[in-house]
Amino acid sequence: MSKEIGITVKKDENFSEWYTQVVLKGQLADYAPVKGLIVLRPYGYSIWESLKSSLDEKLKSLGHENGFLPVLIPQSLLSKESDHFAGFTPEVFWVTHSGDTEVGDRLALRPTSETLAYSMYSKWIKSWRDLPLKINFWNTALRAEIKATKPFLRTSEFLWQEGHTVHSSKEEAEEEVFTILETYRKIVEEELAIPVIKGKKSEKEKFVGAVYTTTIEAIMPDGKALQMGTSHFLGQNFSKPFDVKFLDKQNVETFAWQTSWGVSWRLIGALIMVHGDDKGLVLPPRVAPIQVVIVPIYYSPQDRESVLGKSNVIKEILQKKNLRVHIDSRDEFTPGYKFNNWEMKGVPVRIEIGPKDLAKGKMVVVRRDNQKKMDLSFENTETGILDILGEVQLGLFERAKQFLTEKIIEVTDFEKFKSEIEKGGFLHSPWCGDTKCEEKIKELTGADIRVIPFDGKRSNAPCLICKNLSKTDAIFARGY
RNA sequence: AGGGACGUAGGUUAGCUUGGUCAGACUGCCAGCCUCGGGCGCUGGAUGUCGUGGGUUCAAGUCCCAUCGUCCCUACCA
Repeated sequence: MSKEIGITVKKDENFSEWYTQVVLKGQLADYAPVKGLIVLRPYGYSIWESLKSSLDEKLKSLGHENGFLPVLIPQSLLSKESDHFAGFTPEVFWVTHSGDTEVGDRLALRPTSETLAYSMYSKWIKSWRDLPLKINFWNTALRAEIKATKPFLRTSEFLWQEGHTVHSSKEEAEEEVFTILETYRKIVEEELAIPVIKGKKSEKEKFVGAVYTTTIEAIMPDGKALQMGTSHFLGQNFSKPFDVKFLDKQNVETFAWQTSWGVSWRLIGALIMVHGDDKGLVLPPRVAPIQVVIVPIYYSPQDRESVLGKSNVIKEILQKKNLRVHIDSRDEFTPGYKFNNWEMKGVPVRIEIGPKDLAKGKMVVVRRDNQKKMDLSFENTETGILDILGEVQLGLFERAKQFLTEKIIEVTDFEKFKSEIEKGGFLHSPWCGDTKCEEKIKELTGADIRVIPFDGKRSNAPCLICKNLSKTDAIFARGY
C-alpha cells in the first residue's frame, strides 16, 4: 500500500536522490549531527566488514602486518614534505586547544598518515635486515568537505585502510606498488563485482608527494568515473625529509624506497550505484550481510509451526555451507511487505516456503538481480542455492562489464570529444603528455584524465589540443 | 567555491501569498481482531518547543535578519 517506505524515485530519473534514499532506507547509514559526517549502521558496517576481512586476509598472505596510528599529527610534522602539505592543507581539520589552553604546535586530524608513519619508521629502521617493512593501518582519515557531501562518496571522515611500506631497492618498491594494485583489482572485481581499468594517474592527478600513482578506475551508471583505489610509488620523496634510511649490505647509508596505498568505504558507494535498481540495493553474494532470506508463509498456528520448522531445517543446511541465512519470522508483517523490504536491502536470494510448498516438497526461490522465480525441491537445497548465488555474483559482474565496455569510446576528434563527454562515459583519446593540454581539456569540457591504461592501445593520432603526435592514450571522463 | 530550491509528528507533507480555532492529512509506530503467497483489511490509541537564535507586532508556522542542515545544477579531493 504505502510506497513511501520504499524507494520513491527511479534510478535513471533522479540518480542522486535515488542514491540517498537507498543509503538511508536500506539502513546502511544515516546522517550525523555534523555536516559531512555519517553514521554507519550495522547493515552498512557489515558490508565494510566483508570487504575488510577479504582484503585483510590477502594482505596478510602477502606478508603485511596491521598496526595503528594516532589521529593527531603535529603541524611541524605534517609540513615536512612541502608538496604533500600544500596539497592537503585546504582540507585539514586543526585542533588548536586542549581544554582552554592553546596548543603551540597545532594538531591536524590526519588527512592521511604518511608523515606520521614515516617519522616512526625512521626510528625503527637501521639496517637492510629491517626491510622490507610492510605495515597496513585500518583507520579513518579526515578531510573537511564544506559542500556537496554524499554518504560514502564524499564525507569529512571516512573509513579506509592505508598501507605504508619501505624497501631497500627501487625495483622491490615498484613491484609492491603493482602487487597491491592487482590485489585491489581482485577484491573489487571478484567481491564487489565491479569491473575496473588498471593504469597510471597523470602528473596532475597523482597523489601529492608521490613519484607516480597507479589506480583502478570504475564507471558509474551516469557515465562518471569513480576512483576505486590507488597505489603510490613514493620513491625517496618522503624517506629524505623523514630520514628513513638504512645501512645496506655494503655498509653504505641509503635512503629507503617507499610505497603507500589505500581503499576507502567509497567502494560501498560504488557498489550501491553500480548494482542497485529501482527497488533499492542489489548486493553481490560475496559481500551481502545476508545472502539468503527465508520468508515463511503461514495463516494458522499449525501452518506456522510446520513452515517455520522446515525453514529452520533449510537454514541449517545452508549454514553448513557457510552461507549467511536469515529467517524473517516477524508475525506483524505480511509476506508481501517482507518481499519488498528485503529487495530494498538487496539480499541476493529469497526463499519462500508456505503450506502449499510443504505439500509438494519444494520451495520458491527468487533471484534479486533479475527477479526470476523458480521452484526448487527440498532435496536439491544446497546445490541449488549455491549455484544460484554463483550465477548472481557472476551475472552482476558480467552486466557491469558489458556496460563499461560499451561506455569506453575511442575519440580522436575534439569536437566529437565535447559531444560525447556530455553523454558520459570513458573517452579513450590520444594525449601528448603535456599537463597544459590536460588542463585545457578540463577547462573546456569538465573531463580529466582518470587513468592511463597499462594495456592501452596506441592510436598514434595527434593530441586533441596541441596536435602533436600522442605519446600515449588516456581515458578521460568526468569524475566523482 | 558559484547558482537554485527547501526545513511543520519517525517518514512524506497541507497551511505561509492575504499574520488572529492552522497545528491538519497520509504513512509509519503501539494494542486488538484478520486464509496474511507482492507493501492486505477492520477497530482503537500515542506522537509536534512548526530546524535553531534573534527581531517586527496586541498577536508569528505565516513577515524580517542571522545561523545550522538537506536536496538539485556547475567547479575541486579517497
